Amino acid sequence: MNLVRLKRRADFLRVAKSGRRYATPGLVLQVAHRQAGTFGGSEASLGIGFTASKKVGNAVARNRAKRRLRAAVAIVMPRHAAANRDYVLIGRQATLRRPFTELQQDLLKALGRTKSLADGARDEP
RNA sequence: CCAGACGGCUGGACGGUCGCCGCCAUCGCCAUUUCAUUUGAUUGGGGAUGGGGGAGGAAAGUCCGGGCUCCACGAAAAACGGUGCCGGGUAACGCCCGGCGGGGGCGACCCCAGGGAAAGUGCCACAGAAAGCAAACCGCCGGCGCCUUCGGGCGUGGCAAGGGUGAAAGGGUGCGGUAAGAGCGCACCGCGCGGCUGGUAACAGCGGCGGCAUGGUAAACCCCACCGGGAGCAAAACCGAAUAGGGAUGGCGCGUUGGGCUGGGUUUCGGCAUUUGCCGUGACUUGGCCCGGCAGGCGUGUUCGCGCCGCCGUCCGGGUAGGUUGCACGAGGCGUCCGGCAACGGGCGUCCUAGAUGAAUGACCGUUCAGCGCCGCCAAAUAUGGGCCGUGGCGUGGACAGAACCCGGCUUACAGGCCGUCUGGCGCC
RNA sequence: GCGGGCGUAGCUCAAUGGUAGAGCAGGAGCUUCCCAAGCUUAAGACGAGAGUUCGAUUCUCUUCGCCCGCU
Repeated sequence: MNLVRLKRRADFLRVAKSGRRYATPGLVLQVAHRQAGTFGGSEASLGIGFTASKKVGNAVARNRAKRRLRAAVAIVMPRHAAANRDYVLIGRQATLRRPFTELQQDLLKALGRTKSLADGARDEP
């Protein structure tokens, strides 16, 4: 399984419009099934995008929120996230101060509530 | 030592672990274009290892000024916007430097949109008699007239000192003068006019004349002088998928009927010609295009109805998504010498120093360095408490904030630290 | 990147450079057996800092916050 970064505004809009959504104290997760052949590859893949609005804070705070989300994704997603989906993680103000282990728990919980856990990988990290 | 003014620098250090974004080298993997065809070179994607690089003084706000790119354009004026003491610096500026004038501070020093109010218009609330044109509310006053309770009152006149209102009342202070007063006279100050001297100038100084005429407001309209074409790297250039539409071209297909235009074939008659034939004319037949009717097909809709009318392939151009360039050598940094009070300019030497694009520099740990808090020790002191300096232990502990085409300024945010110059005060020698 | 607008009482909005006003809400009182409605009454604000002016919510500059448009 390979991870693909979502980088186009159209991708973010599509996920926000058509996907499931779940909010935790540390982050907001949006998930959408990806259309067949969107990226052409036959093997299993998933797309991940990160975003943080101006409400999180200034540029330093927004970049920091997205960095923490990337770090949590690098630990949790490869084992626990279902493939052939696009994920968008939205940073919140609490993303900056929340302990990192709890941030990982938030991500895992959000995956479960959006029915996006990978098969056979439901044990704790 | 305390309090303060100004200018400049800095924006933690070292090590370890795990990570991020470009670049270079080497080595695998996947796909594939082109060239030669054991296979290699080339192109694209992704990976491993090693090497090297990777945010700021404000990168910020976007308040000004430029470079650069594209568009427009004969010049000027008008309109609109901006700037506004003088001189200099600069690519340019609303910036900077040096002066001048005004204001504040004991002082070092700081602040000022600081042209024009005798070109015109508007406004100046409340109060006040009066707010711009000269007037007189309470008042002051010699003479004359009348009245009188002999204190004075009224009228006629003269005046603006004093009172009062106001932010501001048609120069201010003092002396003289007068019935009382008044630039009425004089001195000083202010103002205006013209002169001399110094200064590039703003302006300053000196002496003369006038005798007050000219209230304030231009960050009210306005006048004068100067400056300004517009848009912005999401500019702009190049490459360019799929779909739809446009053009060219090949193949196949192209109902029926009426009319019009036009082309081909067969042929009648006439004319010309030596023959093939040419011209005109009529008949039959066969295509193309246009208009109309009927029929048909496709799409949509419950129906009425509405819309469209060839299909397939190849090529061409415009152009969207996307990509590449623009894009990191520049009004560049550092050092030094020269000119200049300075801003800055010039010469020489030397260095290359971020290029991301949902956007890279971070996280954790240890040691350390300032700082801060608490507790002690030494010293000082008549004593107690507190503070300063030195020193020990423990704890705490690093701000504001992230390049987005580039540069010069301004403004704003910021834990703190360091250096230099200067001012005022206290103490000691 | 470019441009526009708005900050006034707890809320929604007014106001030529001259004492900031209205409606609703909240407080007190009157009225009623009680409540509502009604009547009376007092309190309450110019986002912040400078400047111009005799005087600033208004004019100018800086700054903070919010909203909107184009690309």
